[in-house]
Amino acid sequence: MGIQLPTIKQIAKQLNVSASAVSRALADHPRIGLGTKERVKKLAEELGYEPNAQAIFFKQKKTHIIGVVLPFIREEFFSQAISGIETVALDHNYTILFGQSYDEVEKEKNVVETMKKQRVDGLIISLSKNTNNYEHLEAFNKYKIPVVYFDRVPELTDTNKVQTDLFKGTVDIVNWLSTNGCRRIALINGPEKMAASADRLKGYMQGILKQKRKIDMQLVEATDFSKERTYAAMNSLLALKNPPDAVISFNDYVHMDAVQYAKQKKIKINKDILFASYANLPITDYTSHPPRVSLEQYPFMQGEKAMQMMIEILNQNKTDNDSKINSKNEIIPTTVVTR
Amino acid sequence: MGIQLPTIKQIAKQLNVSASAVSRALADHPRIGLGTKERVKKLAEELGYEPNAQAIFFKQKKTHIIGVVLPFIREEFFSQAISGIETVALDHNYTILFGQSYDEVEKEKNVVETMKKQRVDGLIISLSKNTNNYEHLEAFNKYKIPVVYFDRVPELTDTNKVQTDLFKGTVDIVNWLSTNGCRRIALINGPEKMAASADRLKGYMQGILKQKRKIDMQLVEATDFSKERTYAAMNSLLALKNPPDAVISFNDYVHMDAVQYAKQKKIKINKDILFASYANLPITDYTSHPPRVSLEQYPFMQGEKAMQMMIEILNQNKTDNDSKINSKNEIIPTTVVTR
DNA sequence: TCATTTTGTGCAACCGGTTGATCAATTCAC
DNA sequence: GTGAATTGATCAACCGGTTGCACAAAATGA
Repeated sequence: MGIQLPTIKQIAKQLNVSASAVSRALADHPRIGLGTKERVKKLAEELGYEPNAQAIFFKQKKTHIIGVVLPFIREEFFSQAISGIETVALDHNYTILFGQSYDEVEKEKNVVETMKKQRVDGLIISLSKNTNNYEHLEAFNKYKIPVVYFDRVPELTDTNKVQTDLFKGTVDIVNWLSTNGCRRIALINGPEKMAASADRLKGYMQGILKQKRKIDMQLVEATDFSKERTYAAMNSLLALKNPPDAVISFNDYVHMDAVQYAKQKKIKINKDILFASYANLPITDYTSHPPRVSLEQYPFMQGEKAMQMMIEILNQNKTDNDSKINSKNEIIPTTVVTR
Repeated sequence: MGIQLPTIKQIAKQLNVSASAVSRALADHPRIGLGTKERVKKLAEELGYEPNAQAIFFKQKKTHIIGVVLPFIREEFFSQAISGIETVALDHNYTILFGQSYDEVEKEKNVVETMKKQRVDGLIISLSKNTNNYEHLEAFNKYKIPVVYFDRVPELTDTNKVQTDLFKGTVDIVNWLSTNGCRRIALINGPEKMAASADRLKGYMQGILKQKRKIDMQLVEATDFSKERTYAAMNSLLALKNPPDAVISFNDYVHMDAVQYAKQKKIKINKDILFASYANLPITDYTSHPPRVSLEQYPFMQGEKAMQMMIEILNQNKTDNDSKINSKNEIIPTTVVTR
């Protein structure tokens, strides 16, 4: 009761050998006698000895811990992503230190700071919607702690990123909607500052132009992801003299609110107006009005790729000694899914 | 580029003082001269010095890391819970090491093992649906690493638990359904092994008896949470000579599948059959058929309470030296929510 | 003026493992 | 039988802080 976890020294004392002999015996060092090895291993087994990861990593100046920072774990997109990260991490003996930014820059800074204090070996982060200053993250570069961004990536070129091809994906959505008869396609975009919003907008405009149609900025609204702002956006769109016959929402959560508002206004969902969205989350299967078109963004895969990229960088840093700045960029193709 | 994070020794060398002087200066030790303190603090600021948490905790034999193991982070119940845990943890300078069991005992064992190797200060866990042997967790007792269970708790008495009053909650649901005219109330329960299932069943039976009605075990089905098993359960219920006029599902996810199946069978949801469920997850607001009655289980609060309990235990262990086994049990009242 | 206290700082051990250097004992080669 | 190689194990330093103890210098008291 209340014993401390067994240490190498305890084993050493009990067997009257040195701590280093025990350490080497457990590592099957060739210069340790067979008898000693056996006795050490037997006792280690009996005591349930497990190496103190903290001590090893402390000495090696490695923690084998990767910090993961997300805006909201409750969004299925991010819970899928962290599952992908976790899966790959476990395969490589890394563990996940978890933190949320709740889409607030201040909280993001705090949690990132805490992780730096904990000396994580690397950081995987999806930015808060308001993050447009990256100082708190560039501090990591200085100390050669790799940072991998995924999905919500910064507008920097010399960083590691995993993202989906939102530009092409949005063009595809617009194409599909056009092919299916839509002539007034609206977009409820995210906050302007976000790169993800810019990509969507570019794709949207490109898609419209491809259809040899004019861009009408009245059809482009923005939301801060709050239900109120999304409602307001829908309200503006429905109030137009020439209202849209299709609405593309920033993601499935915005979509749900948009639909909820439209429903209140007696709009027939996916009849009067076709609804499109991003992410294609499994939960939408259970919702009253899943989007007619959704852009699958493979969040689990994004998580996997981000962690794989992290492992590569860490291994590379171990061998190479050159402090060349990493800038890997993995772009995952998207898929248009219809219902 | 590629500098290591500043250490106390670097500061000491640059100022020609000893490391201990620097350490004490930063801690405002009274025996350090004012001039020295100033110079040390100034340089520390300039270099952006941050104490190496790993080193401190290593020396103190504390990591200030709490392991959190959940079945599925993608379930909103658990993502809310971990947010509650995180909130309290941050307030007390603890960080969260994250792991999922995916409802598999083997994965649970692995992740728990990894956390032991990482020397977490404590473990907060919601058990996998199949965990009925607690050896891998009792190992923590031996080393006085506190374990707090929440929601899915084990059938042990001498452990720390945070749970909701499922027994009373279920009685309340049955009462509400009876008051609203239901005479044939069915229950789609979870796996038998789970304590949470047993509590629901007891509450269900108590509720029925209270109504001076007989218990019909044909109305009690079980699911392993897979869509297939839930479909099968609904199928059995609907095939009864005397089918139910109310169905209580184990949780909102089971509910969604149950409703989906009933819909296929042309049942009018919440008309022909009233549907009740547990958890009252926000996402149900967007689903086609939210449960008519839901038992709010306050997952965020459960997370908070679990972490608070953890902090208390850790503080208590610090002062008290007696190795008395903790067994705190916090039962959170539930609320019946109707739509 | 000398003994005593106070003040400011350094030394060294420690946490739990790892690892290069070292060393004694044994085996081997010739 | 002597020198060299091999074997088996120990020693000591290290990672980055913290902390009890020692110690010198300065301040205080009688």
